[in-house]
Amino acid sequence: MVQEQKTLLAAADKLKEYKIKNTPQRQVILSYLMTSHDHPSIEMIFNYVRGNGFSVSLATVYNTLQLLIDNNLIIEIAADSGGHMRYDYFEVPHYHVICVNCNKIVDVFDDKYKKNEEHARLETGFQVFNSQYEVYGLCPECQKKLSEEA
Amino acid sequence: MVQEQKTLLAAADKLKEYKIKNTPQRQVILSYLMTSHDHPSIEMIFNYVRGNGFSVSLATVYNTLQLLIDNNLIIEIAADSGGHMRYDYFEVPHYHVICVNCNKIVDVFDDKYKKNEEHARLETGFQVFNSQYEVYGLCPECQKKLSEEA
DNA sequence: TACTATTCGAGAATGATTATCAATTGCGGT
DNA sequence: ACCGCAATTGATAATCATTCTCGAATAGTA
Repeated sequence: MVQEQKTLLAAADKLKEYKIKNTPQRQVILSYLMTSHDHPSIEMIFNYVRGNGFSVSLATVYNTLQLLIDNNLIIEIAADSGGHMRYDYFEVPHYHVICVNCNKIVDVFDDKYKKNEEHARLETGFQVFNSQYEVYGLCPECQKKLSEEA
Repeated sequence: MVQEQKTLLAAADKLKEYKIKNTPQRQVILSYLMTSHDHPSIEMIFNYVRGNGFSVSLATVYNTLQLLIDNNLIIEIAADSGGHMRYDYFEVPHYHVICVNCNKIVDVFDDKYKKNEEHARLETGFQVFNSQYEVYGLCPECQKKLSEEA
C-alpha cells in the first residue's frame, strides 16, 4: 500500500475516533495536516486537495478547518502579518517560533509551556481545553540579511 | 491634575521614549491601552477616541496599532472567534485565558512562560523579541450556563 | 516663524471569510 | 444491500474587516 493511502486511512480513523462524519474532503484535508509540517494556509490546503484529484470549494475548506479546530485536532496560528491564518495538526504538543520578517514558522517539540495550563485553571477557575505558545523574533537567515543591508 | 491628563502625559512620555512622533490620536490610543484592562477591539478603540472628543479615522487606528505592535508596546490577541483582533498593552508580561464560548479574556500576571524564550533561542538560533501564551477553555460562568442547559 | 517629512482622514478598493441553498452524499437502521 | 434523512458539499453572492490613496493638516526642528 502506498504512503498516500495509509495517511488517508489514518485520517479516516481519526475522524471516526472523534465522531466526525467522514467525507473525502475531510479525509484529504486532515491527512495533509497530519503529515505535512509546513503549517499551510487556507489557499495551500485548497490547492493541495484539488491537486490530488478531489473536488473541493473554499467554503468546505473553511468549514472543515473550523470543525477540526473545535475538536482540538488542529490549531490556528496568526503568523502571517498579511492576515493569513495558518493551520497545524496538534496531536503532539509543541510551540511555534515565528520570524517577524519572513513569516517562517519553526516547530519546537517541547511541552514544558503546557505546565502553565494547571496554573491557569487554579488561578481563573476555567475548564482548560488547550493552550498555545508563540515566540516572535528574527530567524538566522533574516538576521544575516538585515545586518548586511545596514 | 485629573487622572485623564496624567495618563495622556504618561502615553506621551512613552511615545517619546520609543522615538515615535507624538500626535493627539496616538496619545489617546496608547493611553487607553495603558489604562484599560478590557483588551479592546479596533471598534472599541475607535469609539473611545471619538467619544473623548478627538477626531480619528479607522485607518489611523489601524496604523497606530501596527506601529505600537512593531515597537513591542502592545500585542494583538486572536481571541474573538468572529475574527476580531483584540489589543493589549504589554509592558508587564502576562498571559491570557480565553473563554471559547463568550470570548472573555482574563489576564494572569505570571511570567513563568517567558522562560521558554531562552530555550527557543538556543533551539532555533532566532533573535527573540517577544512571546505570548494563550490558554483556551470555558470560564466558570459558561461552565454553569452550559451544564444547566444539558 | 518657516520648512519638510510625517501623519491624518474620508472614502474607495481589496480580499478574506461567511452565508445561501439546491444538489449530493454518508451512514445508521431495517 | 437498500432506504431515508440529516449532514455535507459547492458555486456564487454577500459581508465586512483591513488596506490603499492622496490631498490636507500637523509635529518637530532650526
